[in-house]
Amino acid sequence: MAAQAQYEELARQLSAIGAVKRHIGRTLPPACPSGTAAVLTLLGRHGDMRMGKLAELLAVDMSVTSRHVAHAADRGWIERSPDPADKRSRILRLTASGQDQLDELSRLTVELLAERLSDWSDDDVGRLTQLMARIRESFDCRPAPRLAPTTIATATAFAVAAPAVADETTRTPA
Amino acid sequence: MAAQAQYEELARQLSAIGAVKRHIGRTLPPACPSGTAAVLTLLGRHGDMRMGKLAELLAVDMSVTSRHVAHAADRGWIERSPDPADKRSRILRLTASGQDQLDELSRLTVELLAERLSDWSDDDVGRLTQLMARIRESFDCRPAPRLAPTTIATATAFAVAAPAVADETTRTPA
DNA sequence: TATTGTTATACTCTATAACTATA
DNA sequence: TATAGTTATAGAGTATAACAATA
Repeated sequence: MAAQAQYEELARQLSAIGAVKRHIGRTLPPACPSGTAAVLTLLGRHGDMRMGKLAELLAVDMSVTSRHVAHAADRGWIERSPDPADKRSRILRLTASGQDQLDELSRLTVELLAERLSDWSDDDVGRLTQLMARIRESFDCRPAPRLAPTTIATATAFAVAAPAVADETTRTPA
Repeated sequence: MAAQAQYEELARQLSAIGAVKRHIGRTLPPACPSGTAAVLTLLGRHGDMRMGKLAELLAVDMSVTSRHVAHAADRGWIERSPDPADKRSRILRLTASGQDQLDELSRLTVELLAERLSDWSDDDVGRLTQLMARIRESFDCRPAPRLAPTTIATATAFAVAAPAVADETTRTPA
């Protein structure tokens, strides 16, 4: 359990870290803002998935995900095909053009980081990456599922008892 | 010099860390959004300062700073008094009410972090804080000064040669 | 009835450019 | 001419709510 001053300083750094993200965003192609880039990255890394799963990985509301995905689909980077198992759902897939775009994003980002962090050790880069992943887990940064009124009480009680469910991989559509 | 995959993963975590910031933001009072909170925090920590200095610490454009400060001033949390040494400038000062608000923000934030990071060691909290501060430095996350056209060439050449000036504390108004 | 996804709306944060008032 | 700060405007990101289609 850290001291109060330590938490205050952590909060300050969390509040300010967005400046680095904006820096990276400025090097991205104008047609591919950071939200879209995140969509392509996650699809490239985790493979085909449904909207809901992507929203969970992005840790934003599905309405936000829907907009980013529409932006990418408009540019031919993503294909949305109907899910045969659940007609409400759509399967997202990176197209060849989307893969090209992702490769380009990756190149630009790696180039920038390699330049800016040239005096960082591998270990420090890894440590920062790992600690950021860990704090996201500590906050359980996935959007709260939108529950129907009747199920809120039960789900809330469950969430208090076991906040880190982490059952995404085993969940079956409907 | 880290591997490409390491940089890609770091970029992904930087892109996603905003979710933690939003989490914290949700616990703040509605009248005090995160931008305003950052202003109060920096004034409380560094003492009275001018707009330009605050913009530098926030790492955002002065126009953005001006809006946040106006929001805080409207609520009586900040006082803007004219700088006797330079009539274009204004000195920002936290009011007693602003200090109260800052205390409340601090309490809420520390409470949230203490709860969510209860299983973190002091060392890990410190390490994450330190590494985030360091990556901000590596990106020199202060907004580029707005230069007049005639001085751009000189200033750019200078920036390439010595990007980390860090002379804020010794700078004299005009 | 509940869930998946989309759209409309609103709010926050940010940057650029135009402006003022001083230097 | 250059700088400190303000304001207007535009763009990106996000959340909530209402909705359509399906389970």
